Amino acid sequence: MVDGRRGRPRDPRSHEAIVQATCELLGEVGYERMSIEAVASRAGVGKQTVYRWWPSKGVLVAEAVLTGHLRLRTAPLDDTGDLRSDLGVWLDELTAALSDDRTASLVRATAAAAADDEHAAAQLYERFTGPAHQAVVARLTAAVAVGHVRPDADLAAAADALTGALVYRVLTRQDAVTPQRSRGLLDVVLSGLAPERGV
Amino acid sequence: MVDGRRGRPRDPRSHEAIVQATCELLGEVGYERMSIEAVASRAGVGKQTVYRWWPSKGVLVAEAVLTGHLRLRTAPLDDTGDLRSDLGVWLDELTAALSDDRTASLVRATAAAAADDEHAAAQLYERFTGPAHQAVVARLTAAVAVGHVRPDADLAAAADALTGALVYRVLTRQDAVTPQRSRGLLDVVLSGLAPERGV
Amino acid sequence: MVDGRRGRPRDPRSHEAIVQATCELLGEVGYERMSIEAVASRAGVGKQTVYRWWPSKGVLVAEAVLTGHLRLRTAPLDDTGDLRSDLGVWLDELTAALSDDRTASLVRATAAAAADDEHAAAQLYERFTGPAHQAVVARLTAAVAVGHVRPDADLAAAADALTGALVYRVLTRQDAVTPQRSRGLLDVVLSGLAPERGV
Amino acid sequence: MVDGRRGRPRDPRSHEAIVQATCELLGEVGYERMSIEAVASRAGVGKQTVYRWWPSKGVLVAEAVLTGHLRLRTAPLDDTGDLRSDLGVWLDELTAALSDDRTASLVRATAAAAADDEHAAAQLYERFTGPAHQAVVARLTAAVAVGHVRPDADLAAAADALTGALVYRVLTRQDAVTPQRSRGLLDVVLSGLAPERGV
DNA sequence: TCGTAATCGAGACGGTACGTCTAGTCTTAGG
DNA sequence: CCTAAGACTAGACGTACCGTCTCGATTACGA
Repeated sequence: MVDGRRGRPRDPRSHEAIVQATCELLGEVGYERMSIEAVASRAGVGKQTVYRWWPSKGVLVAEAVLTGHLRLRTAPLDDTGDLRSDLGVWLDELTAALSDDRTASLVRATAAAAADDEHAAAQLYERFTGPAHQAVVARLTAAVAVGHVRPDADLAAAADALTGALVYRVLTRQDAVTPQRSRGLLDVVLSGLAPERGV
Repeated sequence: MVDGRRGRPRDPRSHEAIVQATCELLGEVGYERMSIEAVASRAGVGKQTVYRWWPSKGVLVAEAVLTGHLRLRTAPLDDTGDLRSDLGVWLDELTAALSDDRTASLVRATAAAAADDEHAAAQLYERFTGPAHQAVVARLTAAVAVGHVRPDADLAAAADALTGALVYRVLTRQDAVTPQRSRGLLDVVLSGLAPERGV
Repeated sequence: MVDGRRGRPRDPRSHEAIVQATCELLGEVGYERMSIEAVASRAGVGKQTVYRWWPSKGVLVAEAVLTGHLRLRTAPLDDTGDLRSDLGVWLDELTAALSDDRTASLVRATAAAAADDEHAAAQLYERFTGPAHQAVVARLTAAVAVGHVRPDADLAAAADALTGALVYRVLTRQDAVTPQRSRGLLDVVLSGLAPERGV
Repeated sequence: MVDGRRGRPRDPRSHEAIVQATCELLGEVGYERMSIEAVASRAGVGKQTVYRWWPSKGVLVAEAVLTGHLRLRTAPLDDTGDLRSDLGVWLDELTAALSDDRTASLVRATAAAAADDEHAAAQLYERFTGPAHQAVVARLTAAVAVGHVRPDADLAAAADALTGALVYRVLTRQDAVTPQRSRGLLDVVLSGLAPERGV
């Protein structure tokens, strides 16, 4: 009799409208000034429907931003055999995304959500930071195997350096990272990872 | 007649009490849940006294945290002639500071303030991010002059990589950076900056 | 095929459970704080089942209270030939009922329902106030016929005075009517109705 | 230093606007459908300003209605020496007031408030019911002294009968009391109070 | 030794948003 | 067609803070 599936099923249109409205408002007014009431109102939804499915503003923001609206690569990097080129493609993608004001604003909002709420921070890690970091480390590990990277290097530290440098500038609201700066960064890190030449 | 100095002068004890209360509350409840009312109440001060001297919560937090309570080095790095050692000292200091939960919490609060408010972001840059970045770049520039760093390297990118990697982990609430990780990071970056060996 | 009796017939147990739960909750929290949700929940019934059979909270309360749970006489009064005794019995019954806290609470709830909703007020009149008033007037009319009440008296006014005086005290939350007060009331009204003696 | 008078003093205009808005809304939508939000909005006042000074809706309504907007006599009745005339004047006043739809609506609202909240009921008693009852009893007591009322009559019961009968009709939403009915009521009660004639 | 002026703590003001509760409707699966 | 369950939009609840605005009470300086 009781099968766990009684009652009206949730409406997926409401869910989608809430996520959409959240991203719009984050882009318009930022994390701090975004209110759940405004989200509900813009989504054409009762407030309770927001609270029914998301426990807090931080988690809503993390999920909304990371599900489909912050298009940053978390998939494995290409492996063409040319490490510099593969990382360059990945870095250019990231640089381009962060150069967009809207995207930068969403990233700042996610950081604010993570600073505010550790459940949001956990979401951020599981859905974005972790996979992205893992993808870079995986590509570097493959490069070690074919001798393009020295085996004693701390690959995780290198991955942190690449992503951290970019995100850091967004959070401190410096000018966007230019392609030159991006190249310089890649150059420093790749040189640091290179096997001893000529010895 | 009007000399700008008439009337009761401000009470420095109030100013100090407000800064103190702000830091305490940030540590206890975080940026988002810290309220001006709570600050005023704990400082034993009227709300107006807060608003008289700080235009917004973000700026108050930025100033309170950066003035005297977040003890991160912005002064020039030592130059003993040994670049790896000098940067190691600086990095260890930073790592140690960020390993402290209270300090990490204040850093997250500052990031949230910067994400929230561009005046706070500007304060953050002028008082902390900028000077620290500049100090590292200065030390690297000196190293270029004596041939310890190759002249074509992007020193600013290297500085971003060092600080960004550390801050990034704090913001995403990963485990604190270990000394090993810190060494690995320094190794990657310094190797990347080293002049061509053996050619 | 269409015979007006298709589908599952209504479950009388649900109806009774709703009425029961309504009266319990009225006694516990009063009219204002009683919610349809709480009624449905306590009755083990879906909300829709309440709304299907009662158009509003006021009407539900009026029906629940007046059907079987507020045991006040609306039937004709006894006519033993002794008017004072017959009215005394009726008045004592009423006084006793209103002395009970639970019953007083239900009466107040009914008044609140009537103040709130004119459909509830109509129910109250049709089911309780009207019949009770009519029963008293009928007994007085019989008394006029046998010369125990002067023919020019306003019998309806007398009936209003008797019931109104009692209900008034319940609504204003005065101390319950004592038997003495009840006797005093009956005495005043009956004296006022008595035919001229001795003239 | 602390003298209980620190801080900004309350604004009497807000108080008055709230009382005014409460009475208007009660007349328009009734007690149940009147919301504090609507009161605050119509009064041009923050919600907190309502909650700062009134603990609940019931008490607000009781105070608003009884302070200046329900103009029912609580002052002593005239004593011209003619009891029937004096009570007649008082009863006519009351009848006239209750014949007005707006006033009847306010009375029903007050009853609902009293049913809902015992603090409101206490206010109702202290400010209106009690004094009015007392005024009638006082006039009757004076009449006893001059032999116009028999000394053994229960004067409080008589006062209850007079006011109760009228209020009862308002609460049960019967037709307004007509002057004839009012006269009939007065006649029954006064006859009941009259000293024995002719014996 | 007075004003005049700016400060202080306190706290009320008009508001916005919070997170919860309920209203009344609708949609499912199942007697 | 009825039932229990429970999601839906809507909106009020009472609380917490926002940033502004009086208050009375302190301090200073210049007249």
